[in-house]
Parts: sequence; C-alpha cells; structure tokens
Amino acid sequence: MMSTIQDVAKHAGISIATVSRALNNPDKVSTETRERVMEAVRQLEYYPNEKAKLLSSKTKEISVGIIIPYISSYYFGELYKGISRTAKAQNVRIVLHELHDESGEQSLMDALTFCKQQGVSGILLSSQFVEKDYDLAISRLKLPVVLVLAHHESAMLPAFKIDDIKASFDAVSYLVTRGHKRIGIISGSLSNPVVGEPRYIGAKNAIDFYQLPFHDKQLVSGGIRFEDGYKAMNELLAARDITGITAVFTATDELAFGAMKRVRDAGLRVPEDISVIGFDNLSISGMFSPGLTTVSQPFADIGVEGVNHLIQAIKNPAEMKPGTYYLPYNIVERESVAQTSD
Amino acid sequence: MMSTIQDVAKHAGISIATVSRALNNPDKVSTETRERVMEAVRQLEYYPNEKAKLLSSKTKEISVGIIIPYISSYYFGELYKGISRTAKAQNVRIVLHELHDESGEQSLMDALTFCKQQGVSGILLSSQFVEKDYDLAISRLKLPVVLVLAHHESAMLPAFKIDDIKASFDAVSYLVTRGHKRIGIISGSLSNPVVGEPRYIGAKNAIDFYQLPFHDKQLVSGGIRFEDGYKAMNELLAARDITGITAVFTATDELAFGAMKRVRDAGLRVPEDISVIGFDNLSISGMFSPGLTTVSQPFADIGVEGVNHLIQAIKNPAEMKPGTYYLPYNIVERESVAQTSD
DNA sequence: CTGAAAGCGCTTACAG
DNA sequence: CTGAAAGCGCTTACAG
Repeated sequence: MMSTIQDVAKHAGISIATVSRALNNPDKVSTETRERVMEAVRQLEYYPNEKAKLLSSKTKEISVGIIIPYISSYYFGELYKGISRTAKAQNVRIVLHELHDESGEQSLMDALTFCKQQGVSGILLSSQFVEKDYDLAISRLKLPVVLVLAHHESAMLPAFKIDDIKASFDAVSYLVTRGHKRIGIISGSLSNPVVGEPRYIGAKNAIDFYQLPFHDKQLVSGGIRFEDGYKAMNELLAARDITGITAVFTATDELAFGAMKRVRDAGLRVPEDISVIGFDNLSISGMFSPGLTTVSQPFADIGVEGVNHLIQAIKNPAEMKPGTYYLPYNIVERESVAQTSD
Repeated sequence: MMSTIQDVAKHAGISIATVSRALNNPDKVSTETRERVMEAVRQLEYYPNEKAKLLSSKTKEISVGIIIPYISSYYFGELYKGISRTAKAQNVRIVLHELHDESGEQSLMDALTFCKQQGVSGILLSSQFVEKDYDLAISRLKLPVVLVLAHHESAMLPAFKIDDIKASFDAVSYLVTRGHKRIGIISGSLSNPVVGEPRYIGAKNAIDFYQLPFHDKQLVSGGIRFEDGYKAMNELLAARDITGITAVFTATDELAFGAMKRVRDAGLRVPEDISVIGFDNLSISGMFSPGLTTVSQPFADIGVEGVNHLIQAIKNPAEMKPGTYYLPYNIVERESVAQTSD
C-alpha cells in the first residue's frame, strides 16, 4: 500500500539507486532526473521508510534515550525543553521512556533494556535511584549514560545538577540576612540522595554556621510532595511555642506550596507570620500569592548540558568525562520571605 | 561492535533462522537449542536490532505519533499519562512530537510529515489549529488521525474533549447558585475555537439564561496565560464601580491564577471580595490558597479514549468514526467561590 | 550522471 | 526441529 523507492523508480523510469541519490544528494543527479523523481514522489505520495534508511545507511543517525521517573512532574516540561531543542538542533532523535513503577529496581532495568533495543546510542537518565547496584548493568549496556538532576553514588557517570548542599546553605543564609534566627526545615526523606539528604545538610550547615538555635522539632522530614509539606508545616506550627520559628526552608517548591497552604489554613499569613523559602523555582512558583521566593534550578540548561555531553560522548567516547558538573543557580526573590527584626 | 544474530548463530553453532525462532517462538525449537542460544545471547550481550526486526517482520508493530503544541503545558502530564499507559498496555510505541512554532501552519505540516516518515500507523493530535486548510494534507497522509482536547472545523476527524459550551454554562450556573448576579468573564481570544469562543459562549449563554445584567466591561478576552489573567482582572477591577461584579469566570485555570493574584495585589480577597471559578482543574489548582473551584477536565481519560479509538482505527479502518466525543466533566468545589446574598 | 549488486540485521515460508 | 534462501526498503561503493 505505501509506495516504496521501487515504485518511484519504476514511475520515473530509472533505477532505485538514482532515486536514492536524487533524494539524498540532489546535486549528484541531473536536473532533469531530479525533477522526474520529485514528480514521481509527489504523485505516488512517497515517504521514505526510516527503518530501512537507518538499517542500510553507514552513517547511523544517532538517537538518545531519555529515562524519566515521572512525566507529570512539574519540572519535566522545562527539562525536556532544553533536551529536545538541543537534540533537534543536532539532529538526534529522542526516545522517551517513563519509569512507571516509582520504586525503581526492575523498572529502571527494563527501561535501560528497552532503550538499548530501540537502538539508542546513549542514555540520559534522570532517576534518583541510580545506586551502585546498577553499575554492572550500566557498564554492560556498553552505552554512554549521563545523569541529569541526579546523583551517582560511585560517580562513574557524568552528572549534571546544581550543588544542592551549597544552594540549601544559601537559601537559609538568605533567611538569615532577612533577620530570621529560628528557622524550620521541611526536608525530603534523608535517604533520598538528591532532594533529601544534601538539601537537609546544606540547610543544617547554615544553621550551625550562623550558630542559630536548633531544636529537634524544627525539622520534619519525609516526602517531597504538596501533602507532605502540608503535614510537615502542621507539625512545625504545633511546636511553635517551643521553637519560635519565624521562617521555614523547604526542600522543594511543592513542599513549600503545601506548607504555605497550611499556614493559611491556620489563619496565619505568609510571610508576615511565617516566611517560606522553597527550592526548584517551578514555572508555577511565581503564580502563587505571595509569590514564592526560592532557589532557582536551571532545568532547561541542565537538559541542554546533559544531552550535549551525551552527544559528544556518543561521537567520541573519549569525551565521556565522569564526575559531577554543577550548574549555577540563584535565588529568586519574590514575596514569601519577610524582613524581621525578631 | 554490537553483536548481531549472525554472531549468536556462529557462537551457538546453528543457523540464524533457528536463533530467530529460539528468541521469538521458544517452543518451536528443542530445549537444548534454546538453551544454547540463550547462553550465547548472554555471553555476547546480544540485543536484537529493532529496526531490522520491524523491516523484515510481516506483522508490523504499530506505533502512534503524538503531536502536542507545548510539552510544558500544565495539562500535558495528565494527558500523556492516559495516553502512554493505554498505548503500552496494547504494545504500541509512541513517537512524541512537540510543535515548536506555536503559530501552527508550517510546524503542523512538518510534524505530520515527520510522523509519517517515522512510520507511525496513526496520529493523535492535540493542536487547536486544525482548520479546514489541513483537510487535504491530512487526507493525503492516508493515516488515521484523531483529535484530543481539540476541535475540527469540518468534523471529518474523531475528536475527544468535553463540551466546552455546556461546561462553561455550568460553571456560571454554579456561581449563580451561590448567589452571584454580577459576573465577569475572562475569556481566551474569541477566535480560538476551543478555549476561546465556546467557553465564552457558554458563559454568556448562562448570563442570558438567568437574565443577569451584562455590561461591556464585564468581559475581557485575549490570551489564556497567567499574565493575561492578571491584566484582565485589572481591567475588571477598574470597572467595578459600574459593573459591580462579585464573581468572575475564567476560561482556564491559569487565567484564574493570574486573576486571583491581581485581586490580592489590589488588597482584596478571594473569595470574600471577588469569587473566582476556573476551567481545567490542573493538578496544581488545589494547591493554591484558596483552592480553586473549577471545571474539571478528565485529561487522562481523554488521552485514554483518544488512543484507544486511534488504535482501533489502525487495526480496522472501519472503526474510524468521525465526530466529536464528549467526555464527562464535573465542577470541583474548593474555596474560591463564596456564597453571597448580594 | 547512472545502474547493477551487495549489504544492513532480521523474519518466514519452504524443504527436509 | 532445523537450514538455505528470499525478502523487507533502503544506501553506497564500484563500474561504466
């Protein structure tokens, strides 16, 4: 049903080799031939079969697999924008793969295998579950893989992200410069190697550095979603008579949204009663009232740098340089943090 | 470098035909052979080349192209979730394609061609720019295409969405049942066939139906983003002494976020001073304070129904039934609409 | 500038 | 149960 290069050749009265040339290297055939071919292509509504092209061509097109835990996540759009633009610009195809089972394990292995079978030349991985256990599996893949927004325990892989510890430190410092001394922390699970532990550590470091008081009840750790933030703030508020917190650092913006909502629901105001600083700078963070002051992660840039490195590594394996690449971040000031003299 | 079926055959000391069988129809070869093959596969780290498989196999795997205007849009995640789950369950591959140039035209054509070349068997289209002009191009594709969250002027294509007119009518009715009589409308561009015109019409119909007062200045139409909502509410507020509005219907949630922010920035409160009802029910809409009361679109279901119909149509073209399929929606009540006796 | 032919990595009747 | 061979739709030296 779909016409092939054979049909075009017959229709134009020439060989398939010439048709192929007319299509891919127009200047290698005569003008007349080229036009005959184009006409035939038009009439037959011919579309070259990519599969066949790829199979026969020497100069293999390169394609990369993107493995992402959760497409609905609020940062995915930004990240993907960076990835897709630079991939397209360099003519590399993208195979997207979502990890369905968030718990990782099998799911990641499947994803890796799937990508391999699809014939990708490299993989961009954004899962936080890349632990040592995967080293063997990954090296067996014989494919370059680079990490974005993730961290690799044994640092065998290049990873692109921001310096979470430093950024968290800075976020708390920001609070301090605004006069806050009693600061609560809403953290992800301390066993989470990206949004959990390092962001907690950075924040805690700052509290120690500035020699601020810190009571057990100033820290609540657990999930990283809206509901978790809501519940965490609830606990923080309950302990306020003993902690006296005036501000809170949250490990993610979503956590901050939940926390802010809880503050409101308690009849309190942000930032007058409780200041909040988040982490991520999702595209929606400015839409809230008050706008959320937060650490801005350069999601798009991380995507760009990540694929770029990957593509280089694909073209020349020697370019594959393990290690963690920290991208610049900054704090965007909006309205969720008040100045206080307290 | 990558091992092929040839290598496996040699390694196992049998023919490639048998290797192929051992891999695809394990029960068609002897146990011993199967094990030899598996062992060779393991040792050589063999992965079948999907391209070659697809090219040679009779029973073509089916894959669908998804064309979406903007991956960063807040509803994409939900929509894609529905699409990808049902596609995967039925073993169909997805080729994602974002329309870069929002203005449509060339971009849509390119996307269509791209998908065709990739060898997809059908296309799921979520662009709002599908006007009559494309009928020819689409029919030339000789591929089934179904629309989601979109509308097709000449209704030659199946389209899955909610009934925007009816839903908008209901949203305004909701306001009326809460005692509101003077209602503002923030609409998308009236020339937008999905979120613009129909949602305006539905809202206006309700205002007429309930014989409510309606002054020119009760309507602001234009964009559909946050900033547009902010500006629109500004105008609405400025005209409040003559319109006396107590509530506003917005054509999208993003518009509602902008509008709510403007209300706050004016020192007013939602819903006490101005009630707001949105349209979409994005996953973030409940995170705001107050939570946004809004028309809930079943994005995931729309995705599910859309691909399902598409896959049916691919398997049996007779199943392709043009027309608009309306999915159920509902209004989710949160806290942005107040009861009033005014 | 053009054509015949080999080859890309598989699958699948067809024989045996 | 297994193998030889044709074929999927292209590309690309190699001749001419």
